[in-house]
Amino acid sequence: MFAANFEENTMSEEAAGNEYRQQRIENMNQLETAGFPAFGLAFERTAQLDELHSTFEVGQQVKACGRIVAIRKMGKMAFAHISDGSARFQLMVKKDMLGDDAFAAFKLLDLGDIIGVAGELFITKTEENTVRVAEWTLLSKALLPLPEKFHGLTDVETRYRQRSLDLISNPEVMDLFKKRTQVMREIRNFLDARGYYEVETPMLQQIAGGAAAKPFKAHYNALNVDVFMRIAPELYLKRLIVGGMDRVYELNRNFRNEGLDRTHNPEFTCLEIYHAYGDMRTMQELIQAMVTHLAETIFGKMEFGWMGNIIDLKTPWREVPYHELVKEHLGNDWFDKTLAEATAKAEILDVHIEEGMNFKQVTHEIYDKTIEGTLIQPTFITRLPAELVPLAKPCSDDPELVDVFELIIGGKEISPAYSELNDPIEQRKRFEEQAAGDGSKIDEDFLMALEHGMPPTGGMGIGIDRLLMLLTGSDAIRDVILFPQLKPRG
RNA sequence: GGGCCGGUAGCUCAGUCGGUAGAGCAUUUGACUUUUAAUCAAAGGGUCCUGGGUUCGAGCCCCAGCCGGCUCACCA
Repeated sequence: MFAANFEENTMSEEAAGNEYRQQRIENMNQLETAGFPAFGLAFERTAQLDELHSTFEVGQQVKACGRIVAIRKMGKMAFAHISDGSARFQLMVKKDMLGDDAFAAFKLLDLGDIIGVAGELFITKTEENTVRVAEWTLLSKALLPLPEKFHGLTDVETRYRQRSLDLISNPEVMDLFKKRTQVMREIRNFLDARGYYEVETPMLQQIAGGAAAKPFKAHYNALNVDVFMRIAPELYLKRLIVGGMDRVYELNRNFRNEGLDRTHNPEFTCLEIYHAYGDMRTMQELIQAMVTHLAETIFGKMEFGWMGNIIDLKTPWREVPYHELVKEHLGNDWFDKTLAEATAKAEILDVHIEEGMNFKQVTHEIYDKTIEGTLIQPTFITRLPAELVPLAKPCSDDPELVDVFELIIGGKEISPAYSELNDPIEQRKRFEEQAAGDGSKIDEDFLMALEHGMPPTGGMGIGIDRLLMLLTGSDAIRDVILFPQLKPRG
């Protein structure tokens, strides 16, 4: 009855035309008639299936549940495998144990249905852990078929658009996302144990500061103001440093209104850490300790294959000042060259140079296009030209350089860290240059906080999605984000 | 945004020179009490991404578009 109404009122014409769905609704109706309601209640299981395997004992009475992912029906018996996302487990169902009706009903089950069973554990003659089913109950009827059991779901687009199916049919995808959860938890454990406080700062900001990126815009009706999704939490976390929260971090989403590609998703997870009375060195030690900790405790290894390279995370990681690195690749006399000579070299290297670039810009362009990508093993680039990094503190021995690092792994930028600028007058000057005359873009509240005095501070941002790509050997950011951004289907 | 590749049954994929739309799994029916990509026999199942065009005839050729992948550029 229920199913009939459902069919008439709710089913789209497209879905109604699906032979598989029709058949499953028919099976559902028959099951309900036979006393097996299609959508059961909570089921108290002895254990999840992985635990059932690890604590397996012949003769033990258990209750288990999961989705039917394979079924082999025979005349008077059947085998099935159920899966609950932790493991698969085999069931054996025999007519003489269940009785005619319950056995006949069992044969109406389809792949994808979710059931609960009670029975005794035993080992088949092919030596597989199995539940000999004494009773079963239907917990949820699947109206649509699952992807094929052998090849699974491989179509990349469908995998991203229907992640549920991807998780059901690709155990390695499930494993990867469980690893992601472990990494997030272990980052928190690691930082908490070192006295860092996790905080939450605004996602909706009236001025989107802390980075140079285009924000997403929204409107807040109650205040009748436009707001922005944050592009970085930096300016709020520094306020907390001013306020005396000496060690803080935030592990959460940033939003940037930019293009999509293999390493960019418009919302991405970022870890930002600030450490009062520290500097870039504090962060350098912290990130090495943290990343190797994650590698050891969660992945149990220090070498990771990523984008065709083997990356060795053993510390200490190489550190090289920017100027030394440039000289290594372009010659010891590079910084004695003229702009014309540098531009000529760029042309030889096939690096495009815009009209009007100065020597430092040309050098950086060459660095960006031809040097950064060659840094496969973890490398800290330090002492960058001040022009490139407007929000960092100058090096004490050279005001032309700033006291920062950029961590490069696998040729990709994983993390920048600064000895943070805490001079409010200098900070205002740089904001004004950045805002280019638009005073509404200057975060006056932040500047005021700085004027109350911020201790010298080390700060760092880590792109967690990219770190996860490295740790899981993924070539695309979409493979480490459960629901990556996609265009609406046409 | 440019270039290249792809979109065919629920899933994974073939499809020749432009000539009735194919396979495996899945589904249905039957057989089957230790199977595990169960097996055996039979059957049903298609908006060939969308819209135009060429042609007697288009899954295939042409044009435009949509979605995806790779890549280059841009952005950071």
